[in-house]
Amino acid sequence: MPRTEAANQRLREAQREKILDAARRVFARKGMEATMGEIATEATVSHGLAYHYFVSKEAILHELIEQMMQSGPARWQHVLEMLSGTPGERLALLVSRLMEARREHPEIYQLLDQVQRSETTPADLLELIQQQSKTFDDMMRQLIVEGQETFEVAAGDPDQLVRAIFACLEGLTRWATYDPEHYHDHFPDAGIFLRMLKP
Amino acid sequence: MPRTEAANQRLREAQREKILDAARRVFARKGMEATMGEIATEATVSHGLAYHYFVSKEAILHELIEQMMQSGPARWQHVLEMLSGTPGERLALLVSRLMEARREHPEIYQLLDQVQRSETTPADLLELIQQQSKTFDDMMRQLIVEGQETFEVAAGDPDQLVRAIFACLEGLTRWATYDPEHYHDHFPDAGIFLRMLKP
Amino acid sequence: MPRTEAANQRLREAQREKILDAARRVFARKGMEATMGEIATEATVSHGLAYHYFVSKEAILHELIEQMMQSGPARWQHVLEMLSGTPGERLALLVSRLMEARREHPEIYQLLDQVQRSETTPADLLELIQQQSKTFDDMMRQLIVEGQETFEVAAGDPDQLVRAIFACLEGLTRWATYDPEHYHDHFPDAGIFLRMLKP
Amino acid sequence: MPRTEAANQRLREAQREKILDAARRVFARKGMEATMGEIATEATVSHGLAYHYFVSKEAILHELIEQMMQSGPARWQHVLEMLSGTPGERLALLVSRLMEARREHPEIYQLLDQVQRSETTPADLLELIQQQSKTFDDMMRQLIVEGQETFEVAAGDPDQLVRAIFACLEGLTRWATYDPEHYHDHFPDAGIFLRMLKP
DNA sequence: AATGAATGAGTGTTCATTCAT
DNA sequence: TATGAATGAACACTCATTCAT
Repeated sequence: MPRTEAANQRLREAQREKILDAARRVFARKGMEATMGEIATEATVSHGLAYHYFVSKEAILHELIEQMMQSGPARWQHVLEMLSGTPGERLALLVSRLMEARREHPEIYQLLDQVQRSETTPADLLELIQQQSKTFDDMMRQLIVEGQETFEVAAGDPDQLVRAIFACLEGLTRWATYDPEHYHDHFPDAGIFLRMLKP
Repeated sequence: MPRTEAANQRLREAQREKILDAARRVFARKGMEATMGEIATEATVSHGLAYHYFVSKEAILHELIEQMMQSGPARWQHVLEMLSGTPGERLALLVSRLMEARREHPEIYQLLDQVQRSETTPADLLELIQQQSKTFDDMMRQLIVEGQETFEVAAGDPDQLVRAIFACLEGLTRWATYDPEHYHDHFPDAGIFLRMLKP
Repeated sequence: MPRTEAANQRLREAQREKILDAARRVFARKGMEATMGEIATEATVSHGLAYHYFVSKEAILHELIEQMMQSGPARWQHVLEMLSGTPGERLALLVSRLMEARREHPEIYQLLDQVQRSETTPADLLELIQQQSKTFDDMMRQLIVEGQETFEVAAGDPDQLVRAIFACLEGLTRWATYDPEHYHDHFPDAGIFLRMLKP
Repeated sequence: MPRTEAANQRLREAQREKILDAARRVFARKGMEATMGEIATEATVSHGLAYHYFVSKEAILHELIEQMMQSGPARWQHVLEMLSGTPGERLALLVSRLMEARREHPEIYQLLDQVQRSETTPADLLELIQQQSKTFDDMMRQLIVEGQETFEVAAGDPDQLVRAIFACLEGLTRWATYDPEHYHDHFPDAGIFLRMLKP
């Protein structure tokens, strides 16, 4: 019965995805306080089935983070490489894109936030995330340094500027968590944040 | 004869404070996931004693929040009223002070963050916090509007500016949570944030 | 595929009943002092399972009381209506039946006793029981009054007679509690109690 | 300081008695559910002091029971011996006195009830109580047998009659527990109970 | 693949009891 | 003698996880 086998395969993947989607939402909302019961309910499956697909709650989280890490940075690296123009222009574009991503997919960043915050997050996950953060930090610092050389970016410690930009971005994510209704539609303009970099 | 009343009084207050201090740290770190056991251990008392001083875990949190609310806004209102100078100057000073507070007392803001985030936070606490948030929002919006009239502040939707400023501030708090070592000493200058408001 | 729905249904009902039976015995013996652990042990299930079937200890008690209330008064009302004969005859029969019930199912009355006695009994349960008590009281008073009119029952305050009869019945229940071995087999004849009503 | 010593002695006894009185009331009401805190509060002393006078909660209960056992049966034996008249007359008087005692001092009987009911009552106390019960049983049975010989008492198994009488008495006590307001003033006449014994 | 019955470790809370003063 | 601070065992309840079907 090869056909059945194929159908089975498809089913498996669909269910897996359904559970992961539910978990993404629930973890984003509640962090590690999320229960398997809630995840299963949100995915409209039995909690037993969730254990059929994942060995533990932590395994689900692990999977989610890894997915993000894969879809995330590779793509961003790509974005960055494609950008043309002066350093200042590229920096402005990068910041805009980062903000856009936070506006359109707040759950991703909320989830990362929850994971970084939780004391029970396994060390390997944390490391994974921090390594990626570092990549972004470096990308942006590089652009800032270049921008300072072209006098498109304000002088000063580039680290401080990086930190300021990311603080703003993460502040947005926090806002998404406790005012989800207005988040998307009252999002601040990138221009405001970019003024921080203006000379 | 029992311990003298005065000695008892002192002891009580010391223990109470010890427990509250421990709770402040633990809640700031773990939010509602914090257990009474952890709080008691951090305070080096038995968990039974914690219940001698507070009727419940929630009561401890309540007390902490109320302390913060008292030390916070009243004082801030005061600061604001004392500020002299043009609206732009006063705004700059306010932002500096807000950042300073976040640098010097990150636990306070981390705790507030945790509380706002948790789904198990009792509604009355949430309301208390939100009401105070609103006060700050209003204070700042007012200054921004005035600043725009004197052309000291960039034109544009004041709400967006307020939101941007607070996003930055809260981003700082998030940073405190997962990089506490560098937080205090690599804090960004207020000047950077203030550029967001520059015309 | 999971266990068939029908099998599951049967299992659920069996377990539920097992837990309720255990609870009935344990509550009858110890009242609200009964622990979930004891109930679970007596039912030979884990305490976790007891919570799978009932949301709380109180819920178990609630269910038990409601079962009793259903099996009880409706049936008694029925008995009463079916009785034929003079008021005195019907009264005699009623008392006999009430005594019989106490002899054959002492746990029921012990449980009710415990529940009424405990200060931690929830108010709604208490009310349920008291309302039913009142029904019985009224039934019996009515018969007594009628019996007095036919001179089959001793003159005097009907309330006192009712109270005397119920005191006897409840005294029997108390006896069941601390001398369970001899309770059933050395039960007093209804005739003795009925002499209290004789003119 | 002999005077001080004497004063101390008096104080000690007063305190002891105060605690015992409080405990009597609280135990009567709540049985073993009563807490040391409640007892101490009712006695208006610290719970620490209660432990100064009694080694444990159980010790208080022990003391209470022993007091009752001393004051009780000896006195009753006396009453019985003083009674004159025919066996029937003496029996009637005894029952009246027993009822009177229950009317005037319900707490005593409630306490005994609670103690007999609790599974945590130490065996020696239970034995003490049961032994005394037996004494009463025997007293009454003896009178009943004599009364049957003089045809003042209904024929039939004397044991059943004894049990019936005591059931009534204990039913009264139960009533005291959950309807304390009306207990004293709506107490049934001894005559009603005595009819059970009438030939 | 799927369900949900079953278990047990962990958490908030109460309360008997001890102990320093 | 008297107080009340302090401890820890016990209990109600939750939830991650396992397992029979």
